[in-house]
Amino acid sequence: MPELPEVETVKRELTQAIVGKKIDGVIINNAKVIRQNNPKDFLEGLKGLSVKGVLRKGKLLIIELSNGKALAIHLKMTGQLVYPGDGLKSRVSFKFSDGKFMDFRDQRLFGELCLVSNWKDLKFVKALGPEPFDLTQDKFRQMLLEKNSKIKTLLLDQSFVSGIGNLYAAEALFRAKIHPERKASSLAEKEASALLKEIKDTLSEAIKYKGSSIDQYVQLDGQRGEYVKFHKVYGRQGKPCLICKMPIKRISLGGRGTYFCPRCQK
DNA sequence: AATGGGACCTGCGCGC
DNA sequence: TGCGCGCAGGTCCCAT
Repeated sequence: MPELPEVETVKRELTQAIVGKKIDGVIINNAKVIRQNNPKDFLEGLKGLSVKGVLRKGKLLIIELSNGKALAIHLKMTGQLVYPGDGLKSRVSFKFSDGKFMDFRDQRLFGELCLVSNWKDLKFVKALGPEPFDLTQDKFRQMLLEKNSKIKTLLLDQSFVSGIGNLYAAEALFRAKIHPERKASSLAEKEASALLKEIKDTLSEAIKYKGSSIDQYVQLDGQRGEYVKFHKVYGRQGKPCLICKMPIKRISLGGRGTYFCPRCQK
């Protein structure tokens, strides 16, 4: 579910909400989401610590703790963080010393919580490619030239660029007028530039509107993200292209639903 | 190296 | 009304 804009939204709100607070206790309702050898170590390891800061790396949230360790949270498809929560219908709840709860909810149980000594050592973090906002047009163009995979599949590869997911890949490609099945290395310089620009613009706009709530994702306070209103292709199969009226097509690429306009995207 | 499939899970909407 | 199927914003792992 959540891609860069959604995770960034939660990160910003979380920073306001919990930095400086002390964790008094952890309620584990479903230990499956805790990727620790022993869930008890997770519980004991967090008790009494306070929150120093909140970071985002790609789609991963990192909550820095007062003893130098960190709580890494990946929301995967249906994870949610809600604050203040109620300690109910959550997989895991964190109780702060002021009595408020932060709830981790996750319908599908793909989400992962992990207490680590050094988040930079996580294999997942080490494998992440650059953040889209850190890329220059020249660098992006060079990266594309080295790849023969389909551009849409490549954008979803977190070791290539981090933070883009299925929804924003579709939106950015539409805006750049590039067909999702094009080989990355075949993009002309102008197309590569347009694509990077549209990636950055789409992500920025989505952050501005606090993300896209298709189904599960919500902001920290439980409200939905409003960017759905601005989607041009994602989930719109059969509906007219907003530019040329041609029905939006849905194909499967790498097992993911892929939406595009067969006329506008070359 | 790229691509395709399945796995991990739950729950929704659709057609019959 | 009920059932089976396909689908879902992510990632990992295996086979070809």
